Amino acid sequence: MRRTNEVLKMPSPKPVKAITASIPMRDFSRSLPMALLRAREAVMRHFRPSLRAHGLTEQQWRILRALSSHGEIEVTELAAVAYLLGPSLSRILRDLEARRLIKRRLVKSDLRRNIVAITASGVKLIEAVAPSSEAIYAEIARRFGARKLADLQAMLHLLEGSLLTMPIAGDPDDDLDV
Amino acid sequence: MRRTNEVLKMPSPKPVKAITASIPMRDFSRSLPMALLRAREAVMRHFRPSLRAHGLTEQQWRILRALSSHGEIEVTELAAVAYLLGPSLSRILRDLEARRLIKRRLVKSDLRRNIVAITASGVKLIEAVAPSSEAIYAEIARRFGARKLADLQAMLHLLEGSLLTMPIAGDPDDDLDV
DNA sequence: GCAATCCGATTAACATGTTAAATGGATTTC
DNA sequence: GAAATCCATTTAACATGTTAATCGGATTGC
Repeated sequence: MRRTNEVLKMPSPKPVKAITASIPMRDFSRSLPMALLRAREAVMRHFRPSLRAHGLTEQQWRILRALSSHGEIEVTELAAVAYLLGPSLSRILRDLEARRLIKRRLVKSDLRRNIVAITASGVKLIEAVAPSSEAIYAEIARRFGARKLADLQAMLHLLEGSLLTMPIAGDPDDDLDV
Repeated sequence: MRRTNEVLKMPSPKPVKAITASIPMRDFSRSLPMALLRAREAVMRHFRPSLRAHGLTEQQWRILRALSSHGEIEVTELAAVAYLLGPSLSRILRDLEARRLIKRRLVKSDLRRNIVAITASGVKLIEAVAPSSEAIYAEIARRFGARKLADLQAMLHLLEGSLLTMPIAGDPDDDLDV
């Protein structure tokens, strides 16, 4: 029933190949990425309808939120804060600018750089969405438990930190035999 | 510093509007969806290179894994197991079938239904990817701690369960005043 | 100073997420 | 038993994820 732990307790990674040949892989429906995906979706499906009602996607919302709390910010930094890849951000910024929710300007000292800011309309939109968004968040916290929620977030950050220094197998900047 | 908890401790959702007008929204970089997204990405970036080296995306891998552990399975059930939406699944199955990694057949008693199964080539591909995948998973468990990993997964499942019965604001099947 | 290189941002190309609509086959209903 | 409805799957349309390539503008090296 808890075959997962048997594998996880393995201290040495050497015999993995032999093991996977005899024992089926741990049921992927219990894999960590799947658990994270399912949990995130369980949360997000409560937020999406409200955002959608205001004509926003989740990513567009993230960008507006980031801009409203950071003021003017460069595109690269915005990508880090809103946790979006460059290409996605480029497309979304083009769209948000056309909708006059953000504005951009060049950096005179380095013409490659862009500085983005939210407009008054953008702020108004945020203020329109925020109440229902906060209410949903509060209800989620109430159901799951505020303490457990804090614990969960702490563990998630810890996990992120643990993997930050883990080398990525097969990457060119690693010197291994893959 | 921990303004988040101040908001979360709110028992009644009524004064939210007034609050959000005076206090800025909790920093979204600490929001639960963001924490889940970041944690998941921290994990997945270790798996993607290996999958990619074998010509698979994460979703294609999920489907093959599901098929290898479930044998023959209907498309709808496969969508639930692999946690994919119908349209995504349709496209991916078309692709995997063209690559002869899966095969499909109609259900004679109900021609709307499809039954999908993995092919020998599909199984071979899984066996080729599994070792490095398991090794990565083991290393992640080692770094984060097997116990904490189990605890985290338990909390994630609990969160999912907590939100399962929470009504979705603004949905037609709810009888509320939105 | 200019060729090579680096770097920020965008574009390209393809895969998936997301919602709505369509298609075609079963079920129900009267 | 034909019309209406339901249902499984696919298609459509648009937004984002992901990697590679491009494009201009800065830096470096010589």
